[in-house]
Amino acid sequence: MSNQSVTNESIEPQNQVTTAVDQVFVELRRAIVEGDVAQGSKISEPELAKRYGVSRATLRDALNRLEACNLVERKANVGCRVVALTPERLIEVYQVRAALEGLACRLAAQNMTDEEIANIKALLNKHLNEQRVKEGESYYQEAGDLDFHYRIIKGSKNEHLFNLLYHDLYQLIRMYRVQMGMTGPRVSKAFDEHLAIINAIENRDGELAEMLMKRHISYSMNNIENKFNAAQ
Amino acid sequence: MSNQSVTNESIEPQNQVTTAVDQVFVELRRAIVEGDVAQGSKISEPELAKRYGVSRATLRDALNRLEACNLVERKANVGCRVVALTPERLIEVYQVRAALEGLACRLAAQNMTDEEIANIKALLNKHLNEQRVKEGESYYQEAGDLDFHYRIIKGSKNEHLFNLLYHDLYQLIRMYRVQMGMTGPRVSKAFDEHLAIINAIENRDGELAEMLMKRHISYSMNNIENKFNAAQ
DNA sequence: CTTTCTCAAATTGTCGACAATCTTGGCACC
DNA sequence: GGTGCCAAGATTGTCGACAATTTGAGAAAG
Repeated sequence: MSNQSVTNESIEPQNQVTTAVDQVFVELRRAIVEGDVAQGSKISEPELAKRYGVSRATLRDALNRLEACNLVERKANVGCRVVALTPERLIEVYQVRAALEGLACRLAAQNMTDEEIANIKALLNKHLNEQRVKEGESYYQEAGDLDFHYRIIKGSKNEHLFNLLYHDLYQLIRMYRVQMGMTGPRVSKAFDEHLAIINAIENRDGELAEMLMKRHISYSMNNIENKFNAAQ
Repeated sequence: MSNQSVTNESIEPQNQVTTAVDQVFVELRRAIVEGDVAQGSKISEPELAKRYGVSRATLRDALNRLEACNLVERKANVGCRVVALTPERLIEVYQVRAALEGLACRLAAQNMTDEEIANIKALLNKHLNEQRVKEGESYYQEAGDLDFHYRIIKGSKNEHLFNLLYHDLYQLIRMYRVQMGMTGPRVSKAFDEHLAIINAIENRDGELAEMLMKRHISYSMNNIENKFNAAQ
């Protein structure tokens, strides 16, 4: 499994979904991220409990976890709403993301093994070829991008950083990308940026890798922000 | 309340504790952070539920929140343990903290009002005088330090960053500081560092402020790390 | 004596019902 | 006609009991 691409599902392989709360949590999270339930809409506990065929206490538990992921907001004795995707919040989230993934890059430059680095380079080449063949097919770009960032973060060897990025930030970022229709643009440019980053890591130049990653994420944010403004 | 010191309790004034889950959560969090329940120890749901005079479902809800704060770890069908404070985890947490508070400083330099900055400077002078009078009385240093960092983070005007630091990181950091006996050393040095940071912010020099804050936090980590090694 | 299997006790996960709180529509009063 | 209060409905918070899973002690086999 070392040099093979991972899909969104296989990105969390260690947490095998066993309990009912887990299943509802994963299912609801997907529904929110992909827009099956509208952003800003109120969540009715009895209704959703019935839809997922589960007790209300179980559903409430799942909602608590979604709140920890910043995907829903909750007020005592009032209820639960899906978060609203505002441009202001987009900027806030991406500022945090840039700082954390910049750190991840710097740590990766000093902690990744040569083998791990080689695997990422092979992965990039593989994705580049696939992308040339399936021009316009955006899924691979989306999955490939996630995969690249995933490996850098893992390569930092900082468990706490990993959890923070994946549990508290990444689903929210995916939500912005999916619902803004971030499918397949900026592909070749992003590939070049990825390449420059992994090269810096290969040269063990943590400072440069951090800077390149921050810039890469900044570009990505501008891209989404433009879509926002275009759609008003 | 603008130029007045805040205690640990008043740091979260907006979330007035109303529901039973909130009360148990706050109480249990305090007990864990201050070491009333030993790190690494297993948590028995029925026992704690009885002790706090609350249902098991309610207590489980509180445990979920503690898990989101990284204060307990949970495995399905197995149970819940208080986190173990290892030196490795200390380093991980402080690397993340430095990146996030560095960002907070940079943002604060561009977003804080002149009045907010003046209030922090007044606060530092006030704490310095108090510290001179009550030499050795460590609580004020602890509270003053928390207060300073709190205001910088608030001053970043980034809500997401604030939540991340305060909900997912700060209680864990307090846990390290309290249980390692971080009481009152490094006081005058920390004051000088705080002063340098707020001066950089006053000059709207975000880059310098970020660097100083990262260094300040790095020193703070080394201090705790030394205690660790001394205690083995 | 060590290892493995079994089974019972304890612990966790899930559920349906009850109590407390908030919302909303309508009525009285100004 | 507008404003404020009240009651009924709906929604959330909390509880105790039942089901599923894990664990650990003890017996039996090697």
